[in-house]
Amino acid sequence: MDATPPTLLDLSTYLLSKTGKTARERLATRLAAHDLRLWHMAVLAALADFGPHAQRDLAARLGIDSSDLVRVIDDLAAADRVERTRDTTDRRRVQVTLTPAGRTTLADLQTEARIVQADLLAPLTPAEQAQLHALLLRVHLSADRP
Amino acid sequence: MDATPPTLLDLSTYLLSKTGKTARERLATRLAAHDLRLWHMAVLAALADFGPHAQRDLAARLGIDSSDLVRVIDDLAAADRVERTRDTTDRRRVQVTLTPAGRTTLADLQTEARIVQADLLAPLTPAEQAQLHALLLRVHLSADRP
DNA sequence: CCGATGTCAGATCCACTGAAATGA
DNA sequence: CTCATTTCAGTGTATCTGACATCG
Repeated sequence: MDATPPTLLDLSTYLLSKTGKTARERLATRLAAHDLRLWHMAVLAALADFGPHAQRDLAARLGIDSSDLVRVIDDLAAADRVERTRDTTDRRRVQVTLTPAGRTTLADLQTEARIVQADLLAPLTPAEQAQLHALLLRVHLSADRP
Repeated sequence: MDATPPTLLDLSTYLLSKTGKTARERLATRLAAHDLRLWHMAVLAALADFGPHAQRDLAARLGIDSSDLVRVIDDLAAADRVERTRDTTDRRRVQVTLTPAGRTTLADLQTEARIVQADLLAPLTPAEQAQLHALLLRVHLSADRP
């Protein structure tokens, strides 16, 4: 009595949406143990990969509303994971920089993410997992720039 | 300045979550043109695939909260896409049945879903799309029963 | 026990404020 | 140089969704 309707299982759209939601929820649960949410991790990752950003640029990169980003950064700054500094040449801007503690936190979160991933993708062989990743990556890159 | 952090792109968890969200949003937009949302489609599909359900069983099958299902069925019943009838043997139960109009609607929604899917998966060859579908299906089936 | 109503928390979106830069 | 306009961080809020709690 609990099987999913085949009509839906036939749709890749449905499977993507559903497994995506599962992945999201499981990761969010893990991050909650660190008192963080998905956006916190995304911000830390962006700063680690691309260096300090003005808040506006960070919001544009991550596709988050800048008013919401303010609150995410409030949290991270309160825990000394990022640092806010006024831009000296344009005093409207605030540079956001990753702290060493933030870098450590990010590494922990990545470990959590890999645990979730290993668990979720357990039914696939490593080769299949890599295949899935490659396919998803291509879909993502094309969907992000239509 | 708008590239996604590689730290995130390395995580299948992230790609699943992100592309899943994209798929969901695009389909939801399409369904909104019919004044319907994703749960409406899921309910129609379940009724088409498995026949009439009591509301409680339908909620269990779809993994939706029964209080939310009530309102979804309210909408569908108001548009004559499903019909509510009291169970004669257990008068607490309400049987929900698909109407011919509901079946037609479902077919329309499936068409919409395939359009979204063709668009989203356009960067992949048909063989790759089938591969992605098969992999996602296995992940979904295992994730649904942990 | 089952369907139905009400409510609450989280996320996203949108409008706005005040300070600071830009340019006519 | 002045004033209007634009840009930026930050605040407040409306809306929508999903989870829960309770009622009949």
